[in-house]
Amino acid sequence: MTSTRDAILDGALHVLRTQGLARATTKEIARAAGYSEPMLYKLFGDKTGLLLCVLAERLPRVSVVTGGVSSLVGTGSLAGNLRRIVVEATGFYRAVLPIGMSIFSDGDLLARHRDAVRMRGTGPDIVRDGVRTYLAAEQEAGRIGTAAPIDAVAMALVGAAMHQAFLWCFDGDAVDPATQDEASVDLFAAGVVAAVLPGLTP
Amino acid sequence: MTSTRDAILDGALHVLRTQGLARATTKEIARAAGYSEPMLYKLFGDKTGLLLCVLAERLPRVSVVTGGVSSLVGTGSLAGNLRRIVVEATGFYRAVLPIGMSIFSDGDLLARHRDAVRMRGTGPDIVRDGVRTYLAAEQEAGRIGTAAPIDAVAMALVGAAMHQAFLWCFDGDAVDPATQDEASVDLFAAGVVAAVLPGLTP
DNA sequence: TGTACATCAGTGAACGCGCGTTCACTGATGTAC
DNA sequence: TGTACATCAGTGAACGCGCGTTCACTGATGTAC
Repeated sequence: MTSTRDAILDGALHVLRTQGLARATTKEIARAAGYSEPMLYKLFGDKTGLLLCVLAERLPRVSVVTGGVSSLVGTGSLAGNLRRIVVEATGFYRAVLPIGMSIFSDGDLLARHRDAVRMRGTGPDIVRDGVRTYLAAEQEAGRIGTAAPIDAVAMALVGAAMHQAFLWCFDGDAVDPATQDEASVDLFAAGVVAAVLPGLTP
Repeated sequence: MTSTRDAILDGALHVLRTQGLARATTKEIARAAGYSEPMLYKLFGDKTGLLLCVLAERLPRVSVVTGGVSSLVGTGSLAGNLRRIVVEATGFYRAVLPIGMSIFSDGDLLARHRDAVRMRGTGPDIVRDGVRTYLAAEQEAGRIGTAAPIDAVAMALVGAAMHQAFLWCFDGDAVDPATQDEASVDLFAAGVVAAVLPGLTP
């Protein structure tokens, strides 16, 4: 028993995923949601309001940030944990970039989204911040050298993940993010971690 | 004596930069170029054709790739060269991302751009490939260990540069890429290079 | 040399379409007395 | 209990606007004889 509001948000997300922002018309969204266009305006005011709600409530969250991070500290191997983090970040960006990037085509939408995101106290840098927090905790625990360039390592790991996801998005091929060749992601993550690991040893 | 064609491409680029793809209408582009709308159609067929030409002929190129790379091999310090490469890549992405990302809002435009780019034998991975080529040459020259994870290091450097540029783009503030605080870019590059350098020592 | 025509850069004004948005409405369900 | 009214989820059909595109044209310059 999903609410009308949920059905519309889901429909909008589906259209954004399958057709892109440029083809995400109110008509198309209403059709995908199974409701009439006026319903969108009753619930969200205008089209921008609806899109902002989709961005705020339907974009995936990355678990590196939503909490799973602190439970990793001190357990398993450092390299293994970092690999897992990179794999998750890569999947996250693969899912988020197609929609996230398209809002850069509309200056107003981007500005309002940025304001909304800031009001919530989040933003695109929370991924890097989450990784950095993890690295700092491992440093505290003695598994990372005290002089290690933690900030830059977090940036390198997250940046590599995002860049790889970007390259896959560009290649398109309607690749289902969930089905994305898992072994190749693991291999990629292992390589990136190996690149920064020597700089972390205590 | 710029040609009409050049004036239109320049006008389109200007509108894309200042208004974004969503507001880049034929009317606006013609106005910015100083010609009438029918002129766009005489020279480029349709709007998509014009946009593809802008993407192909007006997007900045990154010197890491266009050649400057081989001249660095064996000269200066490895760390210094890598810092310069990261600085350049960051500036490149800062200039290219706002337009590059917005084409993800239009599936057709993205697909046609991807095809065009492939036909030319290039693509977004040439940045990473350029850096990798440089690293391989330095490895050949003995300044990088034979077991160093060169591919992953290239990915980390380029990824970090792109991610930093992305964060700046998201923050908007109408920051002029050229004026972007130069010292902060240098600091950023130095950090990222320091993160991967230990893994490169012979 | 003049004249008749061809070519070509460039445009004003209109076209139809599809977009975001709104109006005026329906029918079902609750509520007061 | 019945009746009169209020509320509310939801919609069909229309609105005006601005978009991409095209038509029919102008005026300047080249070219043939």
